[in-house]
Amino acid sequence: MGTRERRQRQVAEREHLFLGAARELIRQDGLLNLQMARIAEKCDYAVGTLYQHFGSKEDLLVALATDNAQHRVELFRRVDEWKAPTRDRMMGIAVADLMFVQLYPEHFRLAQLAFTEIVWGAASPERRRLALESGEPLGRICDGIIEEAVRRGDLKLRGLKPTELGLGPWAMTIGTHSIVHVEGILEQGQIGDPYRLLMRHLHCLLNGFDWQPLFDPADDAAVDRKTKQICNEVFNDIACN
Amino acid sequence: MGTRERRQRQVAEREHLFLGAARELIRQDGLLNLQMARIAEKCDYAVGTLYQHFGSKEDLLVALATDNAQHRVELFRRVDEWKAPTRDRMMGIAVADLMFVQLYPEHFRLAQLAFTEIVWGAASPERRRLALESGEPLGRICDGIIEEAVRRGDLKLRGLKPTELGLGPWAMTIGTHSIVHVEGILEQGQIGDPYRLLMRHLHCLLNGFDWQPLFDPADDAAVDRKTKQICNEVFNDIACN
DNA sequence: CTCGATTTTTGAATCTGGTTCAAAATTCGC
DNA sequence: GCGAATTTTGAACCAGATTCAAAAATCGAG
Repeated sequence: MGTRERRQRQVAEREHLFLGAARELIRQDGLLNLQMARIAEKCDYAVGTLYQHFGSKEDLLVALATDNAQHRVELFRRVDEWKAPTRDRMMGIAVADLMFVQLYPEHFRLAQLAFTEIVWGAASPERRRLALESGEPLGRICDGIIEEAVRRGDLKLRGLKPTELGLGPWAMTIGTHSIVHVEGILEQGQIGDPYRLLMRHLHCLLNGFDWQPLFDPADDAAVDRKTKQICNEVFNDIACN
Repeated sequence: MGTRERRQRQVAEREHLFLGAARELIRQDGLLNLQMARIAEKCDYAVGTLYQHFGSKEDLLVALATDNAQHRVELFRRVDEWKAPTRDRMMGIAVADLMFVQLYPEHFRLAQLAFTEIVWGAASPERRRLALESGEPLGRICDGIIEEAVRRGDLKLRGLKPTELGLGPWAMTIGTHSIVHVEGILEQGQIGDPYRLLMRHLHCLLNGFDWQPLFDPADDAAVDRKTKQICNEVFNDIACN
């Protein structure tokens, strides 16, 4: 029975339509002014139909964050396919993340909200499951790089699981995003480009892991060169920073 | 004219009362169910009076987060006064942070929400200024430790400002909190105690900074011993983890 | 101490925007 | 082509934040 399938596809399409409209409205009027009625209106559907797809506004927000995150997975995959020394590939993951933030400037703010107790807790369990699931490939890719590094003798786990080691760079990256995105925090200390700084700190951390080949993080030019190189070799079709 | 001053004090007292009630209600019913009317009721004041103090619910949330943060400053100060090698003192900052999370488990969730575009943006500029200001002493303390480390020859800045170097550990700590506090994320990867892991990664990072004396992060027992030691010497009156 | 002016408090009324659900429209199988 | 089942609709509902005119308290001069 093809009817069922067509229906399925229609529903998926409409969900996409709604999410797109929501994204647009956020870009236009800010997260603050996002209204369910507006989303429905923009798509020429009744609010009731919108609620057929998303159990609540919170549900929609989590769905939107999840949808955005798909694009990040794509970027990570590119790094995964990149033939390069394992340490470069790990830095590549960080560059991919930066790329993503640049490409989707609204994402982090949205994600920050979506993972808030209030929103996360009010979304449907199914939606939460999907959101968590959408992040899984990222973890797998990172683990893969770490495992390869161990295999090649570039890195020693020294009692950690790959995921546990990966938590370090991951936390540092997320933390930097958090700091950057709180309006006004960076203005007070006179800090240069925070993401350039992140790259340097990541190099320090990887050195601390004794991830070969070691790299001089104080050589700003070299750090920049490495970042550029990754941009060129992995993301040459996308505007590079 | 003492009248003005008394009034001033009364207002401050009442503000404290309101914040206390809010905190209590959050503990009781969760952030999700916090209602302005309930806060006022609990204090035997009219809602209008509550709005005399806080321009909006968002304003109150930021105020509450700011108020909580005061306690963190206290913990950091203790570390600042602790006579110990600079590297130990830097780790002490991280331990203080952990202590704080343990002491005020609700704080991070609240702060996460408060720094969200929606809440942060809707709070009054004055309130935001106060919030930012309340974090300043933390930065100063960290900078101080880093500067002392440089003076003593334990650490080389290599072109960074103290604040910039401090951003690394800071980001890693915040990032770890973020990851820990998203319900369900840690369950999927089988990760051990994430905060123990944080300590280890911080040791790695400080090693990467070449902060003397270097420390073997793979020696779990030594890491734990160091953490315990800090707890004992700095926070011996508070329950230690 | 008294009285009018000023400030503060009050809480019912208002307003906003998310959510529901009975009726209308559409689709489906026969 | 027809009645049953499904989907869509949007006006009504509702929760809860916010307002503001009236009431109460405080103040300060005479």
